[in-house]
Amino acid sequence: MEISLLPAQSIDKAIRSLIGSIPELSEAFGEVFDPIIRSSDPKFGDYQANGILPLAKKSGRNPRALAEILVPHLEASELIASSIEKITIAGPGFINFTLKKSYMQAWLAHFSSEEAFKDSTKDWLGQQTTVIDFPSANTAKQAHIGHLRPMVIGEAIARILEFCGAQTVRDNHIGDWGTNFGTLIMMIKKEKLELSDYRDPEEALIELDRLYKEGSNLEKEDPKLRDISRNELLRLQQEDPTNLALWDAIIEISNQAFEHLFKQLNVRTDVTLGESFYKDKVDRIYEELEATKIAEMSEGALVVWHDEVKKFSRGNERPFPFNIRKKDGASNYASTDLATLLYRVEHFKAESVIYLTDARQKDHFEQLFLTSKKWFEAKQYTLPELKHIWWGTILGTDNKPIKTKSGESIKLQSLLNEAVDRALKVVSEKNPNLPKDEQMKIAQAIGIGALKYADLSSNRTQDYMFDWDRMLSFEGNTAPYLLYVIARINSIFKKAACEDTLDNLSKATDLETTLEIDLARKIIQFPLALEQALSDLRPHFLCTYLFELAGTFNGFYNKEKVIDPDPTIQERRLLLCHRTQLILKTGLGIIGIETVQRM
RNA sequence: GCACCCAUAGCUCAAUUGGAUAGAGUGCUUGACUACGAAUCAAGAGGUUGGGGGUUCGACUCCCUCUGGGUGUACCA
Repeated sequence: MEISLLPAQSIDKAIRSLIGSIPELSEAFGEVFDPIIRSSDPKFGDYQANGILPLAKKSGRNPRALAEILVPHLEASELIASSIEKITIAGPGFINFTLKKSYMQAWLAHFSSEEAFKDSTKDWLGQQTTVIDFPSANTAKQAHIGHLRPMVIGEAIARILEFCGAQTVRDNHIGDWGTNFGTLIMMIKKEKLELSDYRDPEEALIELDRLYKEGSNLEKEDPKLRDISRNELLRLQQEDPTNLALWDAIIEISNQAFEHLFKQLNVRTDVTLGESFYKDKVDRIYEELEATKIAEMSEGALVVWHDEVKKFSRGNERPFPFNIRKKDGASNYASTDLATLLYRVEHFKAESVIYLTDARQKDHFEQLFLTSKKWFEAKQYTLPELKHIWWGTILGTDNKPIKTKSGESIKLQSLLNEAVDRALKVVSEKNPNLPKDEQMKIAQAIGIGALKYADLSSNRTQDYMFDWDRMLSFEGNTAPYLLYVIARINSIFKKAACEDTLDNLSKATDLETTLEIDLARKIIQFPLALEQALSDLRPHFLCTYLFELAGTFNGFYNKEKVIDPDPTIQERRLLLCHRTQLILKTGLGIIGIETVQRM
């Protein structure tokens, strides 16, 4: 029996193939019929075909009559005979499919490891080279809560793409060439500081934070200082050795501090190519865009107009061009982004580039993509697929962007510390007998996992409310709820003393009880959830699914005893336990959340 | 002014991209531990999907309009 990762796809293929080969069906359904196979409410079956209804409308025929032509052929066909138990027509013209229990059993037996899933999913994106631009940390500043989403969402999306076969380059496009460096260098010289005096990059970064804040205030009071800062920036850009060394030290400090956060949040980047990397690559952009007449001068700046898009049109009351070179001749965000895209295409051979930022930068990326399209067409470069993945704001329980009580942004490190502290409190309460170091390890996994899961489990394009009590309450759609199921299943394995035989559960008999079948059904839907999460790069589809799987499992667990005197019953239930755990571990792994053996 | 995003149960969120009776969690009411981990499960109440119109066999989803929030509007990134 051939087992398909996506049985829905097999049904789809079978219908198309029958329509192509049987004249009666070709005539009734035509060439371009899409069956629209979806998973269905369990009370109807496992899958449903919705495609009859739109076709009936288009061709002016009775949908049920159309279904009645198709269904007998499907029933007689060998194509899905091994997988489908029952096909029924219902409602206005839906066709419902119910999987055979033996097929579910075979599916469960076949997909027995993460590798087994990957064998199928790795073909979904076929090795496509994808550059993921995240988390684009800013330099010389302590990370705050605003850096949480790019790290968490970025890591999850990178992993989803990788699981589905993409060749990714995770590129941390840091902002390391901005005007703030002038102020910082001015202040460092003014206070005669030695950056190497700070052993700990965290401590040094706090100092840089202070310097910048104080420096900006001083500049406001004393315009002469502002001129000094400007001059320092100019000298930096002219590669003055002293300033370049200071700049290097600052970058090193902030990169180290970020690395420390990445480690705690289990975030990985492959390359860190900031704006400074492109400083000698922007001239080519100006030249090419001017030569192709895509860019033109406006008010002293070099800009690209996109008059075909209303909001960017120069006819507006407030014109909004894409400014790629400032009137003082300096590069900006737009120029480096254009140079970066070209580098990604020429150097990394990117077939797809994904940018992750918050929603406020939507206009920028729309302009960047419009400009790139015109430019690449004119130069006959191959334009990769470009996507801007954006998200909403983190709100406090007062429904406003989250802040500390004094109105400052919350430091990311203190957020992580609080997550672990809160988790540790619960862990030590529930497991007073565990060694302290293990309690700490578990608390880290739970605390960080809860924080990440809270961010990933709601639709990224929405704002979400940050609520400690909710994310760590260990109830509802939270990481601890999912982690608990994994730990609980481990306890069953231990009690059944079956760790050695888990790889070979061949005595398992066909599923019998409703709760067993419900659970198996849910397990088989895993690839659908993954497919959905991939199609829109929205991790919450996967989270919702994992939560439902955990709930279905808990329902089964509370009613059906796994450990049973009859070895065939015990094996088939152990099989369900094992696959549930496998998918929870795999699924959480795909969104970047660490799991624990016990908790 | 122009553009984009959002509004779903008291609260926090879903809804398979237009499908069957809009679902979860939380909170509230009630029940299940001599039990493979109760950090769990089962049951009940709770809705004019912001208002109004339209398209469709079918609309939370698409179109128009109004109300109320948020964001962006060239030389910050």
